[in-house]
Amino acid sequence: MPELPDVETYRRLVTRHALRQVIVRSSIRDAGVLDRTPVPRIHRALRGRRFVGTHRHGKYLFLRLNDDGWMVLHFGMTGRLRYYGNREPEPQFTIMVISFDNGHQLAYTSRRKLGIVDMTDAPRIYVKRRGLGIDALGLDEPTFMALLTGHRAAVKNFLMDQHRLSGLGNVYTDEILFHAGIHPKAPVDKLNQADRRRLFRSLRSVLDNSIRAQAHVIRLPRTFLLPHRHKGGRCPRCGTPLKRLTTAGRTAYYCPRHQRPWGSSATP
DNA sequence: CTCCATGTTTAGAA
DNA sequence: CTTCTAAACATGGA
Repeated sequence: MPELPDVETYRRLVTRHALRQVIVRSSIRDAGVLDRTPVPRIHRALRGRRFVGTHRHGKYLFLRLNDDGWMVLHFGMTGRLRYYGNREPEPQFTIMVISFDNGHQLAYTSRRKLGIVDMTDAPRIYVKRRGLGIDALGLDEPTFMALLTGHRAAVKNFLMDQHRLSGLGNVYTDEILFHAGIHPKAPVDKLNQADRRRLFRSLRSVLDNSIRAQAHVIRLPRTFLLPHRHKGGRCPRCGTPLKRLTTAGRTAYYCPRHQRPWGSSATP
């Protein structure tokens, strides 16, 4: 489930293992993930070069090549990144494989193929062209407060809008609202100052904790909603059966006891 | 067979 | 302009 914490985990994986090795070969099994860069140009950009740096903006990962070009990866709903040795089998649903001169490979896999592989001259240019908002990690409180002002949308929808705040998706917005004790449909302009501060602190702690857990469900703190976020799941704090609702075409899970509708004295 | 799923884009309505 | 919905993308799992 590639949202910001997952993509940040992939970024760290590449930074730790896949930098500075010469790329001897690249292979694209399904060109459907390509956005605007043709297959031959990707191969040409990669072969004989090395990755020398990484950058992440929202759910987009950028890998810098030693000639200043950048490869762009977006993971869609089912995209993943795996780094493995040449004795290990290629992962299932592999879309692209990059082979290094140390015998290891980096595989981009995707079951549903909704992701993107592309090239860009610079992350800034790419982010601007896509109209992405501020990255949700490392965002400061005044900036967040300023973002909230003047909006009436349901808070969950607002948080998921990549053009405003970049990096949060369906799962992590549920997690953040759960910790903040705010109902997913609460309109942004109906949140009081205390709500907003709790929202900001939850956003920060959820992202920090999730990245620390490498976005791995079983490593998340016990107080997290995520492991219980399914039909029949119960609130990890009070055992109340979780409720579901649909907003912006997505399913939200929430605890009806900790996330009361706005206006009716919420008790987080 | 039907319904659902972590994301994004687009068209259209209110 | 803002907000929200539905549909489309492609595919597997329940």
